[in-house]
Amino acid sequence: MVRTPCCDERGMKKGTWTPEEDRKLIAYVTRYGCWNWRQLPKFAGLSRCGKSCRLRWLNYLRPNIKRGNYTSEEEEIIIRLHEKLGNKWSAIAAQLQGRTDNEVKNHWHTNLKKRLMMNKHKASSVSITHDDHHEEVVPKSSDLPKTTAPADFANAETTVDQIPQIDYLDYPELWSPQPSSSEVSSMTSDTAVAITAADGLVVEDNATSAAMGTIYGDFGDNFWTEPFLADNSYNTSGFYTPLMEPEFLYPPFDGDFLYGAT
DNA sequence: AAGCGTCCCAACCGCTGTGTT
DNA sequence: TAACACAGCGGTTGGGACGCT
Repeated sequence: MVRTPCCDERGMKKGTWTPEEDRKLIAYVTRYGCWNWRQLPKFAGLSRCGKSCRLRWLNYLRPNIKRGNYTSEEEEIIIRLHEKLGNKWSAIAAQLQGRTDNEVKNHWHTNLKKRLMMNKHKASSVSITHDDHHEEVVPKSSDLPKTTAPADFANAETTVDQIPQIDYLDYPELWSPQPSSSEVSSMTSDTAVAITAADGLVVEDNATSAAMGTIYGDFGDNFWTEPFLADNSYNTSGFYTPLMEPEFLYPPFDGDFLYGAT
């Protein structure tokens, strides 16, 4: 979706990722890890910049990504942490199992912010007192979230102050063990990663499942149930370049593996 | 059914932080 | 210590999806 596919001045592809690109990226990262995002696309056969690859992997392709509706518990955590931390989306996302900073940020801007502002507006309409001269933009009712909002939040007259005052920062034991995106990145680059479906890959619906199946089909039905290994038997010395690996010299997927062939 | 407006979210951009030389 | 390279983060964009008229 989103941006029209195009190329930058160096011929790097931009815009929506294709299933084929996803397969190449998954295949490479699962086998070799993220030893260098800048160099990775060259070896993985992708005409993408490293940044784009990193973003795609962290926000969409890596295991344990949780997609779909947010639970009220997750939203409470986001709201509370945002009150405490501000727009530290990566820090907030680190406390939510399977959620990415980008996703949390999007959810905040599209749902939670409006909801909080509306609740604030309701509260202030009882006694309208502004303690400063800042213009507060109150969303029109048509701008408010529609039926996608979880029922408990949509129906409840909940305000920020009514949310249970649990300070998650003060209770690390309440935090989920899910590593942050940066932690995952370093994991995949530095250590052997063994991730199984039992670790919490969540596919929320059939459509998502089908899409994942399209992407991962080439890896066999047991891709997510077999141990997920970033084979680092080559990089125990701390650095490994896959230049000499036959499957990355010869296309494992199709004839245009080498992006020069496009 | 068609046109229009709004929403959602994947992806890009630019800046900052960190590590290395 | 400066310069450079790379990773990570947060703000923003833009186009498909969806709802309304």
